[in-house]
Amino acid sequence: MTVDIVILTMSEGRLHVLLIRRGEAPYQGMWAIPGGFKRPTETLDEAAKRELSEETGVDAASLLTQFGAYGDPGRDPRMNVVTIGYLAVLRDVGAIVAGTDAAAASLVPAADVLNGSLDLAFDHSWIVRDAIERVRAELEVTGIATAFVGSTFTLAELRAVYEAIWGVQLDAANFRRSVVPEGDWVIPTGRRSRPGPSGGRPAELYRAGRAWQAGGPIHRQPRAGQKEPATS
Amino acid sequence: MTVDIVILTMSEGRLHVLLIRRGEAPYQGMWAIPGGFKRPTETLDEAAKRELSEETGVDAASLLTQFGAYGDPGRDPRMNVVTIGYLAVLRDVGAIVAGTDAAAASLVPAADVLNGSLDLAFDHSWIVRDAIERVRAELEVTGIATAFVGSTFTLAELRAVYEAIWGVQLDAANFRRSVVPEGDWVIPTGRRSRPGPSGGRPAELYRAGRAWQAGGPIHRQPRAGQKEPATS
DNA sequence: CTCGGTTCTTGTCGACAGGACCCTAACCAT
DNA sequence: ATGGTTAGGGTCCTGTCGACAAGAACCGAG
Repeated sequence: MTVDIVILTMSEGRLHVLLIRRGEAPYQGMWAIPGGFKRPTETLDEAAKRELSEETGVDAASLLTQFGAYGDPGRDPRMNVVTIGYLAVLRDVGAIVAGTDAAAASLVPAADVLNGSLDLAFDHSWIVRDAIERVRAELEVTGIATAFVGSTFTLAELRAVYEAIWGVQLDAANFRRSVVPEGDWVIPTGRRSRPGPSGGRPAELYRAGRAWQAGGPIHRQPRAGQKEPATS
Repeated sequence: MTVDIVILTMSEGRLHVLLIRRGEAPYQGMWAIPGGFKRPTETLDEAAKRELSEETGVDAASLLTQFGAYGDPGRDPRMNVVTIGYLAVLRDVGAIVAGTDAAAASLVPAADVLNGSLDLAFDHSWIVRDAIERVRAELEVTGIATAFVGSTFTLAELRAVYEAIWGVQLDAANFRRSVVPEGDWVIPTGRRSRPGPSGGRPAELYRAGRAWQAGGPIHRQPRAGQKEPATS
């Protein structure tokens, strides 16, 4: 009985996953997601939190959600081990320190795992795929997007999270209307951000309301940039 | 490592769950959901299918979906066991035969478990609750409703599934429009049903198209019977 | 055989939400 | 001041969803 944790974060506008390089056999030297054995005295959630902290130095607090179990025979060459997949979303990964079992720990773009150009130890590629699929779905119905950004953020930053994970372009004006008036979804702080190096009007700063909870109606927009008024 | 299976079916217009009465300690004589230990040579899905068949004689075929893992210390008084929860939806449970470990097997209304008037062995009450919550969610996005009805069915029967699980009233006309033209969601057979004892026009018979797969846009209707045109 | 009663099916209408697009507001650099 | 850039607000259109009315197809009773 192990738990494995998929840690997702935004970096340079793209979705990244936190991986460790295995320091022991099997799959020594390969990339894998952090995880380890559950102790009999702890719950699954506690085990996930502890393993994450031990192997990467990251504290995911209350953002760990379970998303699947994996128990195919042969998934671990040593013995038949069932693992529970956990998903964690972080705004700022902070200091990443490789733990005792890991030779290294770093962020890699999620796309590299999704398209198969980087394959992981065990069945971890599958687990990462499932985790990202879960985030995509949860983004539509929960406020998990606020977990990717800082404690205060602009709507442009929040919109970038949706765009990166869904791979679509969202209209800034419509996005605002979808997210702002909807309950206490995001809360304006009254303060304003400093404009970026390219100038522009400063944006209102928001903080997360009832984050990662139910509610929140952001829907995908099919595409931007077409408008066919049939002008023959 | 065990698997536990929540089998849901419709009976007398209400949602029912298949339970067994435990024949052994612990919790001897209490109601529980079927399940058992996974063997090292089989996958989790195979284990769920096998245990279901062994303990109840039910063949759930391909309708088993995993929905959660439970591993709190103390959930089993004998030892620390993690269990994987599976959900199965059946149209007709067919012959229910109590297996070797079970003293009896029968269907009980899901409401009895939900409202706490019947509590189950281990943490099975929680597991059943989670399974039903999963079905409610999956009903909105997958065609799992067709798994509750027979191989051919009328739209009224299918609508009754939604109404029973969500506890709402759906407009028959709008329900039709939501489900019929949507791809090959349900397929008309051309045949018609015999009207019930209370008469009425015979309904078209349908069969499931791409059941329990993605797609399918049924949304909840808040309530029936109000229409406030503000007639002062 | 006609007449209600019941149920299925089609039609219509209004409310609302979502997407596309335009315009103004506020900042910076030159 | 002027242009470039981004934030925020407004408008129009269209598709969807809920409510409801009306027609179609069966039954049983008188």
